[in-house]
Amino acid sequence: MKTVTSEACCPPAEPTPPVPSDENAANDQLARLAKAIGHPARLAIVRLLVRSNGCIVGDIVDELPLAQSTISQHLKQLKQAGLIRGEIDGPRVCYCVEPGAIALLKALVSAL
Amino acid sequence: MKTVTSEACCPPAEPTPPVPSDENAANDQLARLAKAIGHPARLAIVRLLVRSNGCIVGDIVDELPLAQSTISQHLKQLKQAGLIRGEIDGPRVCYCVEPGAIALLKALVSAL
DNA sequence: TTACTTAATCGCATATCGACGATAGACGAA
DNA sequence: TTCGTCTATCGTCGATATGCGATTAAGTAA
Repeated sequence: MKTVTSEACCPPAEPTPPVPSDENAANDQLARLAKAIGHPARLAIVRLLVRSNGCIVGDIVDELPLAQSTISQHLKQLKQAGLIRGEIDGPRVCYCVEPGAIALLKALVSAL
Repeated sequence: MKTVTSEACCPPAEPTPPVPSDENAANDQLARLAKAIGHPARLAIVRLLVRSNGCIVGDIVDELPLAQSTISQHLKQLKQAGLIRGEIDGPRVCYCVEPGAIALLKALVSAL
């Protein structure tokens, strides 16, 4: 676990979660986020990133029983959903959670 | 909206949510629930059921721009995930949310 | 430049999803 | 019984998801 401390990447985080007022918009938003965490491997990745507060990368490959390419795919999906962010750090890439997105997810689920 | 009041079906709800202690188990649980609500139509159904506190059925078909068979499929998925319950009420079927499952979902997401 | 490392991407195969129309099964009413 | 209503299921289709190995692209180091 070459846990990278938050100095490396993981900027001060985005402003805040813009909770949608329209119900349809909320459904789309929540469905998008829920779908992203709708897989055990992706949840494991999110937890790893949250736990190490900062970023990891090849470490995830060591932690999970999945091929590197498969994990890269899951990271891509999480990134597309806006749940995580990736920054190039030399030869490797540094991922971290998007706190605003997590907060939005929690808010949307709580409002169910 | 032939909103059926809770007398019709929707029993006093299950005991309570058994939050899993094992992280892998929690991931599987949450992934299962998140996947179930990972579609706007299913979220809309859940909201309808929550709002009418009780059950509906053909009403959902009237509310959503989807074919009856498609909605039946979504209901099946929600039921398999344990988020809703369906009881036969004469010629029609009465669906309602499983409060425990919703509570579990909220607890699991909050713990992220 | 030539390696070596790291991560993303490219096929490829299989499985599941999402939607629909059509059909079947169960029930109440006539 | 016969009809109409309501819901589930079937069969089909295209799209997407999931997993893998192999390859590519980018960067570092020798």
